[in-house]
Amino acid sequence: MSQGNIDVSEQVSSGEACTVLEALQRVSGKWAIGILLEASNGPVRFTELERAVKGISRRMLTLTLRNLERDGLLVRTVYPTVPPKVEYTSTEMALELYGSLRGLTRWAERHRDTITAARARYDAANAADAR
Amino acid sequence: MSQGNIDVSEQVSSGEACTVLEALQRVSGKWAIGILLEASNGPVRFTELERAVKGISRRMLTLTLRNLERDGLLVRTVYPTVPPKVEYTSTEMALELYGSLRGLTRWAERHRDTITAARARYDAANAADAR
DNA sequence: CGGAATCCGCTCGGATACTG
DNA sequence: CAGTATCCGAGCGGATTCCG
Repeated sequence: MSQGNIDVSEQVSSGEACTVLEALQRVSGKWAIGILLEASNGPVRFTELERAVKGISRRMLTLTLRNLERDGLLVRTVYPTVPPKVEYTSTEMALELYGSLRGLTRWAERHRDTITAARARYDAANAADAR
Repeated sequence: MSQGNIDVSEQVSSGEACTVLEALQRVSGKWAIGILLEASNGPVRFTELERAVKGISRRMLTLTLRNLERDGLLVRTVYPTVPPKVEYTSTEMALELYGSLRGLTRWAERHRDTITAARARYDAANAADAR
């Protein structure tokens, strides 16, 4: 843990690439987006997420949630009942991010086939001259 | 290599989380975005990228470029001159992505401080009860 | 100039088992 | 229900060296 200290000093790159890098570092990781999307409709519970994101392990769900909470994208609320109940709620900041995420989503939907085809072509060409 | 076969079968999650995951998997990785942003202004050469992205190693530049080329986001053009010259050009598909990327960029710019603060707070609270 | 190849540490991420 | 703990393999990513 505490691996996430990206050195931002001086690094300006293309003028904003550094910031984008930060954004992606925070939001990236196989699962963050899925969780954020799920949480954008209102508070969600741990088990809800576990089923909704589907494919995620208990471990990664916990880790990703902790990181999102750490960065202030989710708020964790514990209800001291029995059985225990924990809700994760998107912050205002996270909801703003949600807009951009949808952009990526629709882009991926539009070009899904194209990308798959491109990969197949590239791999075929590659396998050809590897032989 | 060739690890990128995410199982999309049946997996619909929140209706689009699966697609977003694909999008992010392709575009994620510490460097892809920086490179794409750089390439969006027109063809760029290898060495240009190496300086522009700043912080990237020669190895990761090569690897990321290969993956982007593989997915059809960049086109690699070799000019058989001496010294050799190679240009990377964004495809139409990549340029569409660029729009969404800017969204992320500006979001990150707006909330950079907030996130930093949130982290500090979280870490402080955490160190407190770890002791 | 534009890579490819190698070495090596670190982190990501899955599986499994245990807890309050 | 909502985690934590541990083990372990795979891939990411940096540094360095060599090549056409």
